[in-house]
Amino acid sequence: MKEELAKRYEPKDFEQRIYADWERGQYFTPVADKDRPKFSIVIPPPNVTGRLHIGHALVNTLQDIIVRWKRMSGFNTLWLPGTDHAGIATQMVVERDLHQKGINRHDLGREKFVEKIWEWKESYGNQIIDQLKRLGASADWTRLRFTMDEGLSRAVRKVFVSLYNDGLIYRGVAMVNWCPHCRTAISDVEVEYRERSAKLYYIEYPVEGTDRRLTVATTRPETMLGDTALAVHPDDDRYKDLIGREAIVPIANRRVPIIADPILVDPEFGTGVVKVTPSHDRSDYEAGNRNNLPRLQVIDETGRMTREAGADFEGLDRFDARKKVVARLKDEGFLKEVKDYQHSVGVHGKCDTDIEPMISRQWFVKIEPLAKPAIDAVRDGTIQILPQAWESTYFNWMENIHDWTISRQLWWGHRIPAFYCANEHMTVSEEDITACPQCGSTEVRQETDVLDTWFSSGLWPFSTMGWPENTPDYQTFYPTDTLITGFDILFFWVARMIMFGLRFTGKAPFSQVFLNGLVRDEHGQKMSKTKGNVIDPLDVIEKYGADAVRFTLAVLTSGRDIPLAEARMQGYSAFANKIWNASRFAMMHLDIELKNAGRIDVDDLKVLERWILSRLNETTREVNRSLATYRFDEAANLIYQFFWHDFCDWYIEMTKPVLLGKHGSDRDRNNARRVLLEVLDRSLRLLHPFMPFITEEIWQKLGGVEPSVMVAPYPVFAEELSDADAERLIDTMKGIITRVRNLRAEKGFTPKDRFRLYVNYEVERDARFFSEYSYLLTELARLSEVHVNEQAPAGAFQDAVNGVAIAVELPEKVVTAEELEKTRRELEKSRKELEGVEGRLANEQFVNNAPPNVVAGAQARRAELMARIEKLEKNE
RNA sequence: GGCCCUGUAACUCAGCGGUUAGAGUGGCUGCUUUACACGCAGCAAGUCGGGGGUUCGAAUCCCUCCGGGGCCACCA
Repeated sequence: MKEELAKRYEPKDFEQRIYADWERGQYFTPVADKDRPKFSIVIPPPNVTGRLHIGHALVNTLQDIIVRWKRMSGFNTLWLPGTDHAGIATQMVVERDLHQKGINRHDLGREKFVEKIWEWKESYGNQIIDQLKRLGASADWTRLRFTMDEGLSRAVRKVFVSLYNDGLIYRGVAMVNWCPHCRTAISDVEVEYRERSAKLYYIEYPVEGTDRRLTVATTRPETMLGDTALAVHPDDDRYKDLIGREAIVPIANRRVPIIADPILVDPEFGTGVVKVTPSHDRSDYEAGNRNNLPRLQVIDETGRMTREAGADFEGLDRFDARKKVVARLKDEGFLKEVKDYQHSVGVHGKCDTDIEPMISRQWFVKIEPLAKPAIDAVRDGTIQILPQAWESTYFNWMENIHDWTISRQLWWGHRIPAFYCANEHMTVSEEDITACPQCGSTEVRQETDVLDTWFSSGLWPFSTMGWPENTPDYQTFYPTDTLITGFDILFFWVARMIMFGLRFTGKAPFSQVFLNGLVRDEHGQKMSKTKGNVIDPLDVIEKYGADAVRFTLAVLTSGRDIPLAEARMQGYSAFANKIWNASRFAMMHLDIELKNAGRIDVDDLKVLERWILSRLNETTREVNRSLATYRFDEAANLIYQFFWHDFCDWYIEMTKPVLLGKHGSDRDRNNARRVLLEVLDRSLRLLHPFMPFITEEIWQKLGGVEPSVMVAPYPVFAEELSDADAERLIDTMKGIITRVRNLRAEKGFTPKDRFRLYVNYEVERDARFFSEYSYLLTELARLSEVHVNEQAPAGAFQDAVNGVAIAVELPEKVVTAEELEKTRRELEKSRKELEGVEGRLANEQFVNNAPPNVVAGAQARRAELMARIEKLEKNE
């Protein structure tokens, strides 16, 4: 051995050092090699303003597991990292920063402000990258991208201009979701709906020329100042006669028509009369268009009342205006009733401000022509979404998709490449222009709006590879293979990448999408600062090590939400500790290095060695299978189970006598050492994608050929290592040992009491096995003697394990009623089961219809049960 | 209103048509066993939400009821 492992497992002592080694070794950077198949994946770019939270930790752990697995499996692997400029979020952060220095972004002006953001990005923007490194992410940092890099910005312009020229981007006036706090339009998906308790106000509108009053219910009384009609259903007998008359808007004292609109009004709902405010409500806007109603804007882009709202309200915040309107209505006798009301309110997901529907001039993507091919790609299997249940969500959304509002009234982002001249001619161009191509005017100004952040992230899989240039990276690594991301950005990001990828590269940007769940607390609650149940990945990495954190996240990922508890990480750091100590033990007894260990000759090995290799081989096969289907939980559990229980609890204990020279020949001892090394080596490689640090720290000391375990080959199933016979024999031996152990506890004996064991096996070969390994039975079951195929003395306790008859000669002892009861129940259980199995076998339908292996299984089980019952009965 | 997920041991979850329903954590009883007390050995614990159906066979498929959760949708 090169060197010994430290006595204690202290992840802090080596994790960062090892990461630095990997970076120095440039193992994350794929080398151009046309002969090897490639595997590529792009990171869901975190916001530059981001600080690693548990969701990042999850999605990047999962990616890293797949990436390390593929890399070790021989693929030319690229994991391309980067960050997103995150328009609003970043602008807000820097604005807040400036605010503390008493500066307003308007004081600086656009250019200076954007400069400030770039400065901010240079100093703080890589924070999250460093944090991803702590987690062990093996992304190729030499290819780090940013959505506002020059190349990516060129891609944005190219796409914009192309869509514009194809008529798929247009500019127009429409009602959009407006955030009065951020003072920008946002798209439909950025609006989140929150259930809220509110009031429903019943307002009376006098009808001109009559003494009738129409009652209208609304949650937003302040908008009544902008009413330009009342509407009823044309077939509603209650109001039929009023259609065509005029009503008076209280407070404003304005006359508005009473119109009939069958689309807007549901006569069954509320009073059957609706106030129409075309400027401040989506459906009213449409009703206004249908009925040629005038628009009256009473709320401005900052959420304050306009002059149109009247002198009493002008300048008031919309919520203050609401109170004042209600008070006035009450005073003037127009407020009939106020009821508690539960409804959902649209808010801006980024800042939680109530959305104000607002008519404005914006840029839109005509989405249907893009959505169609994107639907087909998933439908025909070109792209597979996993877990599959998400496909219907995807279809549902894509089939009902609305045009995408892409312009934002922000300063930070990709400025829309449209130019206006003094004569208001508009030119959309990839290159900046200095003169108007239509009139030659040199007074040219660029559109002030920027693009939705998701517009540029929608190009991520190919813009990061150099598109629109046909770069070597683009040729080699595009399209990517898989995408791993949270389901929460299925619409924001995944759908748009599919649409853009198909349109601009002619290829699906990835063939598989794995959507991971949300990390929640141990009781399934969302993590939030107010609930105080947030787990900070950096904290827990500090406490338990990155390996334990990663393993925990992997083991909890079964495709659904992830209920995370710190206790779990504690548990898996215990696993890391176990690995550490088992390795330490192994290394104390190893005298060879991997690189000159030579091949193992399985035929030269005894059953015990063949058994552990067979178990490991089986585990290897299953781990590879599970990873191929993104079953991180299965894969992680398989390795855990094998390493801890098969390898540590059984194999190491069983090999100790030989290893310590207490049993067997030198040759046996050398074989044991060789196998110990082999199992450790393969286990570490198998485990590496999950726990990269500890596996590296240990594996390096095994003296392998490769400089790092991360570039060593990933274990694959090898036919010659499988040995069903060895598995059966050792299983039986384990069963016998366990039976003796629980007999000891069951009958109230102490570990010091030693028994004589009689094992009767009918097959000669198996009898030889038990004779050969009787020393192990003795050792692990704490026996005094083992007799194989000898008559057990009368009075010995009899049982059968896997069909092998055993008898244990227990020392004289008073047997309690409780102990007898236990034995009786054991027998009863077997009898009952036998009854079931026999019933099944007696059923012709079962024998005829069930697959042969199931029937054979039942028969074998019957034999086993019968043997067991026969023996157990003798104890009565 | 539409769509989707979900109810399995005290807790959190696997298992999703085939024998005896598993894991981690927790609980209980022993153990300083020469790598590890972040350990070892053993034990207890489940009418697989209720009901009905399909099947030789159902935790697993279908129906229904009850209970959780999510997404989408302009109900004033």
